[in-house]
Amino acid sequence: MSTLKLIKPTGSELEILQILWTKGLATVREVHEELSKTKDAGYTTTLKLMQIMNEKGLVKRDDSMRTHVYQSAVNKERTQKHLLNKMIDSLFGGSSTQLVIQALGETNASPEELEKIQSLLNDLKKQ
Amino acid sequence: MSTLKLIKPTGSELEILQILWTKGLATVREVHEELSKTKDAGYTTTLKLMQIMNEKGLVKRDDSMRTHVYQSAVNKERTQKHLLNKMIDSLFGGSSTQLVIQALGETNASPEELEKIQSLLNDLKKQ
DNA sequence: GCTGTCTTACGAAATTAGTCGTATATTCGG
DNA sequence: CCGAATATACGACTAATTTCGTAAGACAGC
Repeated sequence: MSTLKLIKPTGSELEILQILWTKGLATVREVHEELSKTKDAGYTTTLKLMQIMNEKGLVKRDDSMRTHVYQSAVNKERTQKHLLNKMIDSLFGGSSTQLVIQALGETNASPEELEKIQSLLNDLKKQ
Repeated sequence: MSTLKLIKPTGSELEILQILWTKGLATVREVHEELSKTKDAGYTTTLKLMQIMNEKGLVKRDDSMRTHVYQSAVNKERTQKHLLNKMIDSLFGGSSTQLVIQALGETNASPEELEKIQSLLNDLKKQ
């Protein structure tokens, strides 16, 4: 079992990871284009961030070509879970239930999604 | 109506806020004692943080005594909600449902808590 | 009234995150 | 072959956060 390192992406790194999770593979240029839709930073800034993420092991890259191709090196669900747990600890006093309750108050879930949640809830009740 | 400023406590500030939310009123010494259980920093570090939080308006203090008494100046639920929404955006692509599903996977809720969740869920279904 | 302890205040170092300028290399169209 | 466009590398600068050393005032016990 992989002794998974402490995943602690910063805010900017998370934005890039999200793009990579969606695209699978992407160049710096592509990531930068995508980022530009919501924020305003130079190309070399994005480049630098991705280089640092590479050093940290947050992304992998294929640099056999002149234009390097990046992909995420961290699992999306695991990263979500990890950060979620941190938030549960730091903001909800360790109670995941409290978080669920708050989040349900925010939700705009479709009937299908509500059913999925119901199904999970049923599983938990059985235990 | 208070044009509520952007609440953006840092990690350390959040730790302190949590203590204040629990205790209601507390001196720097008390907060520091509590913090010491989980982290390792000097007394003046805690003091400084709380002074800065006071300047930012995150906490209020009564300095009519030699030993100042602090309390949170921000609402717990509102702060939780705010940060939760940020996490939904930055980590779950805006889908609160995804977050709920992940969080339910983490939960160790009691039967009573499960019922509370069920009740919320029922409300959502009716809409 | 001294002394040791506790307090706040404050400045500044250390750390981390994010930003970008510039140098240099590669590629491609003409 | 030349120049424009595009790529990476890298150092440096800013800003925010966290850390702590030190000073100075208050207070309690002797």
